[in-house]
Amino acid sequence: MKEEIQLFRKTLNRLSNLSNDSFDKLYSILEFRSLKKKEFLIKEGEICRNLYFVNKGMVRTYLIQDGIEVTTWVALAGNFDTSAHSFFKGIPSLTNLQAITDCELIFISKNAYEQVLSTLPEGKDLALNILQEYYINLENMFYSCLSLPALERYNKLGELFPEHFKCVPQKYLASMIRVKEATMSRLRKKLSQPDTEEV
Amino acid sequence: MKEEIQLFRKTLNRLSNLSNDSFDKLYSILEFRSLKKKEFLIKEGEICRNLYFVNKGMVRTYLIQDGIEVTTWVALAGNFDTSAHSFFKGIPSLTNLQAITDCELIFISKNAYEQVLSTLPEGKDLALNILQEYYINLENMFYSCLSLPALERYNKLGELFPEHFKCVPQKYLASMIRVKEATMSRLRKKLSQPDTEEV
DNA sequence: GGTAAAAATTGATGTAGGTCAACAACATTT
DNA sequence: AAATGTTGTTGACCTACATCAATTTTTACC
Repeated sequence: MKEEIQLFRKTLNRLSNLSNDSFDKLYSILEFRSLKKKEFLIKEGEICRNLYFVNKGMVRTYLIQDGIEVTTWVALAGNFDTSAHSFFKGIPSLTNLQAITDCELIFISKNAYEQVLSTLPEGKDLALNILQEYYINLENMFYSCLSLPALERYNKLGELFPEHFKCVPQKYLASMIRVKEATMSRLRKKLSQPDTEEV
Repeated sequence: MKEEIQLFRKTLNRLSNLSNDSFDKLYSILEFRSLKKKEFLIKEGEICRNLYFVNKGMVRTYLIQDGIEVTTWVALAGNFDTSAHSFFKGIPSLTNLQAITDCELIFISKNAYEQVLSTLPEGKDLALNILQEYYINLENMFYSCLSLPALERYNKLGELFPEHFKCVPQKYLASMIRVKEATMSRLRKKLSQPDTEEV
């Protein structure tokens, strides 16, 4: 198998049992794209017409509220990514998707996606499994940013998304748990210091 | 058609084109349950084995963080409801689902759900559409509670979920936008007063 | 390898919304 | 219709985190 497609195939295997035949069909409609760091996949207001798979690099989702960028997610290599509301409903995206490293993406258009659903026997199961997984991810992000104090949100993020914790730059992690970079830095300092005193 | 099933049928029609034949098959496996106000559908730690439809009343989802109840959603009549992570993955629920009025529920078990997916021709499309809609709802809840100040979160909730705004008690709305009841009351007061002065 | 840009740290100060507590307005039960 | 519980309002005070700004550290680029 072509080398650049192995991660993709592996991910699909995790999500569903795709026959070789089906995979070959799917493969024939895949498209490819590279992004330089800081380039945009989608900007707010545009309609997101593709479902992406991050083959290399990281893509962050953020929106702007009261003039401030709020990062809501970072898609790591080996995961699907899109602006869901925009892709599924064909409405303008509320969010921006931006490469935070150089990236290699695999993607299919909405049309191709619908073709996959209607022609591949495993297509709908695959889509259901992807959606389920992403729904649960979103729940986790949501639940971990509710009413906990900043330090606990920080720890929770580490628990739930250890991979992100390792590779995503601090400033984006900070934004994901809704604290400012300065506060984030203080949290880290507090955690690294061998418990001075707490009165 | 039986009266008690009309809202359910109407909702399914909105989400997918279910043939009469398929609907009859589906109907034959539906189960029914009533809940008194304050009764629980699911408690944290239990495994949620059913997919519910709220036929009458309201069910709220909440979790407890640092000893405080945080309401994350209220399912109004005419909508599906479950503890998604628990139902789909068969793991203990992080959330509690509690009736906030007397309720009438229609539900199917996980087994029945899988039967629907594999036997009804429209089953998977239906499931996909439900999941899509709920994913987008969750995104909306998530995005509207990010970094906006309390007053803007309040307004946003009103925009995005006008039905909820009308029928859900203040204390739950407050919790949904992550403010305390006291603060919520002050927000409402501020909005109702004909702009005294803002310096 | 030197310079510029980006990311992270630290200090001083400010404030939105939390906390606590008392009370008022409704609802529900008997 | 009295009693009890639930929900919403208001006041006085407090604190976790934001803000602003200066500096250091790290990374990226001719």
